[in-house]
Amino acid sequence: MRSPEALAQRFREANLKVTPQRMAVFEVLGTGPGHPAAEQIHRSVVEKLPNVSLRTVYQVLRELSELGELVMLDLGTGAVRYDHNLTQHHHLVCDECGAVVDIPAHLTEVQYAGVADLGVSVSTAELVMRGTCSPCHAAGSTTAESTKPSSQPTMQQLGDPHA
Amino acid sequence: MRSPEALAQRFREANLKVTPQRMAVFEVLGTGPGHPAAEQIHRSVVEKLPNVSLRTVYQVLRELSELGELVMLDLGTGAVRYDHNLTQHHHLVCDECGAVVDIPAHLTEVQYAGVADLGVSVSTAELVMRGTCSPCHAAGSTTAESTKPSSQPTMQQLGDPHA
DNA sequence: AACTAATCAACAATCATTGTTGATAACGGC
DNA sequence: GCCGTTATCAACAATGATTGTTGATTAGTT
Repeated sequence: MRSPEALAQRFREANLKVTPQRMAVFEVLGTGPGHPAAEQIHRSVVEKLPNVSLRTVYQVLRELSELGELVMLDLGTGAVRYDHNLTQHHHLVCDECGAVVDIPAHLTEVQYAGVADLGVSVSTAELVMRGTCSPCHAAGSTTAESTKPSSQPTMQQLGDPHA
Repeated sequence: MRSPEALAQRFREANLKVTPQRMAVFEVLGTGPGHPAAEQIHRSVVEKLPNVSLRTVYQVLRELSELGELVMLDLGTGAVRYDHNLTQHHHLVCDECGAVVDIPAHLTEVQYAGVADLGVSVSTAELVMRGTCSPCHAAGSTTAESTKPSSQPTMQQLGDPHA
């Protein structure tokens, strides 16, 4: 993630104006947790700058992704997650709380050279793991409850489960 | 994918009745392409058994997935894809036509033992590749057009692009 | 044959996301 | 500091996939 100032610069270069709303989004992205959905970002933005519409947040996020400063992740969690980690990494989706955890690429080994034989060409490859995140895993191992209660956490209640 | 008869048997064992509608879905799944969305399955089902509602197809697919005979795949293509390939494999999503291609696991190498250090636990790991499928790749290499026209094919028009 | 489950049609609702519109605000080049 | 061009706003509608509902009808299974 680049600094808000760097992003502002990029926007100016792209002939996009640097408005307070956009700056607010830039700042929120830098501080917040790793993979927020648009709703969450909006909630944070409104805290510092009220009256910013959700509509505008969607807009800014889209612009950021078009500039390559952000990656839109659809991991089947119901809403798109915005990933500002620009380094090589993979993801783990927590089955219990829906959190998305970054998995540094160096902890994994992924090769798919043989795939070319199928006649396809691969531009990106991402490893999507499912399991339990660290906090949920810790909680589960001690309390040993939840056999399978969590179906799919909705975006509403998805405000940082571990806080 | 098990045979329609085998699936019927499983349904009976689960105290689920084997209706013509369900059988029709079973049969369609065996014959059709690899990763249909519910709408596509419905279209095929209606061909052999009219008056089957989309509602019912969703229902049957859900039951199949609850029995573990089917995997619901959300690859960010807009709709859930139903995967009846029960062997170890990964997926490639074609950026151009939206097709989902099976990639046999033996063509790849995926390891993530080091991930345990993060305190998380992994139950499944799937490699999601993006690129171009074989037909699109062949077409693209000769005609060399499409710089980036296809934004996101919608389900409606997504009836087997290569037929 | 009877009990129960499944299906139907027809509709409404959900949820994330994008489009629209007309009015207001404000960035940035001069 | 002015002005033209963009951005943003509120408020609303629409999309598209999916699930819920309801009351009536059909049809497996024992």
